[in-house]
Amino acid sequence: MRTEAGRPGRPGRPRSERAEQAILDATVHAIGDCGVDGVRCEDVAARAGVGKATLYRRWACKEDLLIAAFASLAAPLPQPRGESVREDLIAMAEVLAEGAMDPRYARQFALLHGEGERYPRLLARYKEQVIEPRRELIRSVLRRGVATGELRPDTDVEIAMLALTGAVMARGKGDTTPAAPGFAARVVDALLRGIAAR
Amino acid sequence: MRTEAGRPGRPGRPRSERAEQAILDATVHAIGDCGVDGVRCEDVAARAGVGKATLYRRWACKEDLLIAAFASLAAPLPQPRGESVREDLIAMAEVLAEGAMDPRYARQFALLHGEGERYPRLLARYKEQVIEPRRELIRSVLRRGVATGELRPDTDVEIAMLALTGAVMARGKGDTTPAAPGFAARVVDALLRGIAAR
Amino acid sequence: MRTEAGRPGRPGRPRSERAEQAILDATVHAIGDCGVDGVRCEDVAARAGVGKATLYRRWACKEDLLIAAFASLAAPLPQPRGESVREDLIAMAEVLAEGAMDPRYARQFALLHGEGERYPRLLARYKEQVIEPRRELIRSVLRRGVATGELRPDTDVEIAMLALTGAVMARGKGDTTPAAPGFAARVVDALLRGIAAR
Amino acid sequence: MRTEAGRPGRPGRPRSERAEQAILDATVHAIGDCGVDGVRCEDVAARAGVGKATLYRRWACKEDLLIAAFASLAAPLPQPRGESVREDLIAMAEVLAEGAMDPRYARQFALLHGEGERYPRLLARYKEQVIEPRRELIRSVLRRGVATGELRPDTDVEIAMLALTGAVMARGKGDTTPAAPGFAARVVDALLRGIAAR
DNA sequence: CAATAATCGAGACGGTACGTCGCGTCTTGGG
DNA sequence: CCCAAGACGCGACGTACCGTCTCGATTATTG
Repeated sequence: MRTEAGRPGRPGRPRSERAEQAILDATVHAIGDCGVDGVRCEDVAARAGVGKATLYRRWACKEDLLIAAFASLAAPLPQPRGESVREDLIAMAEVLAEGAMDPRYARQFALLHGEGERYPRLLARYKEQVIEPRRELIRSVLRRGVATGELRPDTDVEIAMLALTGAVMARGKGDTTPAAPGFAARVVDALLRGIAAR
Repeated sequence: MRTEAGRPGRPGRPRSERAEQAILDATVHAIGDCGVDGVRCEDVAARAGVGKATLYRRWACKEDLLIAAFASLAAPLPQPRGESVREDLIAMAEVLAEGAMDPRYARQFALLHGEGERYPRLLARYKEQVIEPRRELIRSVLRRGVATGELRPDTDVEIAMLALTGAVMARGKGDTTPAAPGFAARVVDALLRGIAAR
Repeated sequence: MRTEAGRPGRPGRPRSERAEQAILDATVHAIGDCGVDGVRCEDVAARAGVGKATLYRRWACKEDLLIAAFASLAAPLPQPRGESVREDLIAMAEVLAEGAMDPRYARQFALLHGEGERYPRLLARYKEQVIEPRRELIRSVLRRGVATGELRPDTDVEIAMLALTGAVMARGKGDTTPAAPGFAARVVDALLRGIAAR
Repeated sequence: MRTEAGRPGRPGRPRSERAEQAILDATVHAIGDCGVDGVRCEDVAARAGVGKATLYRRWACKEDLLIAAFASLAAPLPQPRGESVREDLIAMAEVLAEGAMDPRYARQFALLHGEGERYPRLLARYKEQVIEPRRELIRSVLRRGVATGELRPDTDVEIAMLALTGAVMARGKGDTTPAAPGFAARVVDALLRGIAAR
């Protein structure tokens, strides 16, 4: 018989999945408490009830640990219901807006915008695995809108996507006040209707 | 003899203006090289040819030094020419887009988005002195557009401002490619016309 | 079928004698290479081609392993031939002198002199099983000399034994040069004749 | 004016002599408490009220620290009074015997005999700075005895020195009982008179 | 012959000390 | 009173070894 995943069972004691998860959880909490690099690996190990070696056996350095911690947060975007482009955009914008206020997710943007050169691989991987999927999902809704005729045929999908996500994420950076109800809808509507007279 | 500012010359050797400027320059370069808190005060002092005490005599901690360094970058926003709302918005968006690509300014956004909890006073001050003036300038142009009838009377100025700045700043975070020419214009136009059919 | 020793065979796989010997050999080599507690159990196990558990199943800790390793070195003292006290003492002194140069045995004295508090049981056992027998053998030769009249009747056996063994072992600690030929004889003769004029 | 030693005063804050001494003291105590390499640098620094960097700024590793700590113990041998070779030898033997019982000095012999390969430079330096001077002092007394006719003209000075020091140091290794009064004298007398009949 | 049980090599586990590095402060001699 | 230089106490970093534990596989005795 094989090990759990059917792979040929390397010799030696297998790595503890409990430890792995405990470390990631402790890291996520620490990020929320102390900020991206206020995290101290010693504390993470201690709070996870784990030796430092167990941590460094899996992730060679702080950066790799942070990559993994963020990856474990993978908040699934809502799947577009597909009835109305407007409604789908609003739903996704709400998720983004909510995430931007959650300190844990707020840290993700910190990564994206701020720690790029300190943790370059973290940035690259985060963009690839988190940012791009979200952007692509929004693009796909926009493209669908063009196809169905809900959106103008000359819509610049990329520009629209940036305006939508940018507006949501730019709001209240550093603010602790939650987004006003209806905020996401107002952004989407402004973008749909345009603001120019006529 | 008086000191530079004409104030009544305290006893003792006056502070060296050379040192002050060298420290700020070194800090700005270090920010560009290593990121907001990849900066190490020891390196800054060494690169400025200055003792650490000379640095800490002026700024009590890293955060204060960073505040001063960013302040010294103060890039003036272009004054709106006032002829066309569209043209004024494009001009300002271009400045924002260019700044977002300059690694030195990019660090400013890092601050805004990422280091808020590590350097709270830096964030607050940066928002107050840099972000808000820019936002207010854009708001004023939008309000003018409503007044002149160039923009719809029911325009949500705040939302429009966020969509504009957000789109420009969200583009290509971490990218090194410069914005395509015409990018700022396309953002402004998308926002003006809206993307909904009809 | 019975196990090797004819005892009533416990259930389960019997312990590998190969492993046991390989561990002891590796330990002795490691002691020679790195010193008494420069030995690292992980290296011993690896060099013996054995898992760490196999080692710790036999010896509960490093100290026990060291005890066993030293015991396996048990170099028998030459039996005194009994013809001449002088010749017997020289023979024994030569063995001591030779042993003092052998790095493996040199480590034994390290134990005696240096690691007593770190490995107290090792020290106690080593003294009991190695040092005392040697000393006692020398004492017995000296006592025989007093009885036969070869040595002065007021000889202080303990003092003479200490002077003899001490001289031999004190020579060239840390030296790599072998004892000059005749060294042991010269020590014994100096002790026999005394150095005072007349 | 110059710094303490008259040397040309390097720039920067001078190293604290207090810290240096506190570290050495803490090390000596730790050696006495825990043994040569039971010493933990972190504890030494803590007990000395000093940061680890301050310790490592002076001594690159544990070994160097131990070298310095032992050097600071430099117990001066009594100067021979020069009246009687026998009395001088006894005086020196008494100092050696006393030192051999002092746990702090006992550690020195541990070094000499046991840790040679783990701390080779420590051993070399210790031999050069502590052992050799002592041996040389004893040799000089012996040579004086030969010259004055107190000792036999064919005395093997080296052998006699080894017998004397070896006997004193071999006694009761690991024992906690103090040397019996008169022990040193008995060793010296045995060596002077010889133990052979006639 | 099957079941049971202790062994094997391998290597992960929780701890703890190591030696390094950066922070913000302090202390020199010399303008 | 300032300057450059650099030592100070502190505390996190990432490494290495201890003695324990957990795998799948092997090798004996026992039912």
